Amino acid sequence: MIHHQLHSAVQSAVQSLFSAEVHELSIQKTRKEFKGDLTLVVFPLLKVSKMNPEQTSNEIGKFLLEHSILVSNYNTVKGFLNLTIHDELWLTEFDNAFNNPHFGVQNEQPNSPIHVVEFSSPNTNKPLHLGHIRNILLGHSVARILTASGKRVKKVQIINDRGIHICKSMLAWQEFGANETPQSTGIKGDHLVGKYYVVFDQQYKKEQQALIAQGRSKEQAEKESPIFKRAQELLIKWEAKDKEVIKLWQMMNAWVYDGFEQTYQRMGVSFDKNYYESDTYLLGKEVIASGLEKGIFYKKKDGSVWIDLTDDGLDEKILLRADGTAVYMTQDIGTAIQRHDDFEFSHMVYTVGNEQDYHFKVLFLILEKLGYQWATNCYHLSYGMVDLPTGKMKSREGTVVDADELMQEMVQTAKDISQELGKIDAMSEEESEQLYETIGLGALNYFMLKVDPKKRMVFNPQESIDFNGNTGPFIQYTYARIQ
RNA sequence: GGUCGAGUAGCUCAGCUGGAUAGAGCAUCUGCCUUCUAAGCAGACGGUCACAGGUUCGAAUCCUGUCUCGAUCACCA
Repeated sequence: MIHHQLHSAVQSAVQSLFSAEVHELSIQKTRKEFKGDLTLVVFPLLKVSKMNPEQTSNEIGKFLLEHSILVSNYNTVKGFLNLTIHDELWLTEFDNAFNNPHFGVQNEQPNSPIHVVEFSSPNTNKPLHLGHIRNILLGHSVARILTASGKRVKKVQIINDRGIHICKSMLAWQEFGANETPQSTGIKGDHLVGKYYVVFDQQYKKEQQALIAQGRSKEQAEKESPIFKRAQELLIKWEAKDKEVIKLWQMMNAWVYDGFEQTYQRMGVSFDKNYYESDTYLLGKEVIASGLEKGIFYKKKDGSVWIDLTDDGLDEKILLRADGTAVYMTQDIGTAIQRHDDFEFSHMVYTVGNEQDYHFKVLFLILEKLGYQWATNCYHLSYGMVDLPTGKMKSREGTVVDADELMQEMVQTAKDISQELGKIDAMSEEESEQLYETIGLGALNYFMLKVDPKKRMVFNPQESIDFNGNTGPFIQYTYARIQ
């Protein structure tokens, strides 16, 4: 507020003194080694003042002191005009802030534009991991920021619930699962399914090695392994909507969703709508057809459909295979359009890792070329991978940091430290458990969010559970002391 | 090779729509617990802002080139 008022005051000062209009002014907090509250950088004004920096600064300072109710004092250091603001004005400012329960935060405004935010978007063959945590926290916080700025926000995820990877888990469960269920084992559903994905991989490797020992090449072995062939057969049956297969698929997916839901709940995250690839993978084909008619796309001799983006500095991109089946891009075009039908959003944010930067560039460009005006308001919230001190996370090497385990570890650490300090002895069991969650997960949230999304970041398990210094718990502690 | 992103203290990172002497935390070192919560506080040490040019009164910030790392350039998603 004061900043704004000063801005206009300086503008009118410049108007009166030099009869010139300026729009852009550089006003910043005065550095602590100088006297004053706010500082005007006068260098950019020299052109209109036609005086040296000191003179310009003094002229404006004098004018403000005489004409503005804001300024109680000023001093000039080189080209910097340091202004002291009347104390009462600061007090009023603080009073207003203090008396406003929603200071800095708006709630959703009834008629504000709708922003769709997509994040998480997991596969259903394994549990969420550290990379998902970064994704979820980024997406969710962007959604909350948009809400706080008065926008209507719809949080969505697209669940990759189909394809060969699901069939692998299904097959391994059929063959080795002995009818295990989350209920019978007490294992969280997503972890149980993930377990069989690993079982599949182990068996697959064993068979490959056996084939290689018989003299096959590595590629041959990959293709000819019996368990892999059976997984492909399962996929074909799924696509043919085989009743038994669909039933198994639905059952195991339900386990996974139940597991995801628990993880989301613990993170404090929810969605307004879930999209499933099993529903959306056929979308987009009609749009391709109409784009083909309009001449935006073209057909190659083999019947595959492409778009030529070389004029935009990109390359050619396939949109439909020769057999007429959809690719990832086709699907995403269709899904985007469906979402616009669902929500009539003005903006859409995709929270997806930076390995897909190119994909989204192309996607938005195609949507634009198809004439969807909202395409220019689509944004790819791209983020860097999370590495471990030992390097990349690799599922094959078992170095993937599991989301549930990590959260539990953070909460446990909060508990250990709290109990060691012995400050919560007076609390009830329930209260203290709640406290550990708040602190442990607060530490995780802050650790992940304090790094620029664009940057790849290193997650050091030891350091991240440090609760001192620039961490979530430190901020919580400070907040608690202020209260 | 083309394209995109990153490179700042020993480590992890801020700062990047150009502004004064580049900031935090961790680590190291020195003090501070019988007194408002020591999960803390005060201080010290620590920099060729990858490199070289350019623009500017002024560059970590903008432009060009070079180097390093990563991603991507699939009829995978």
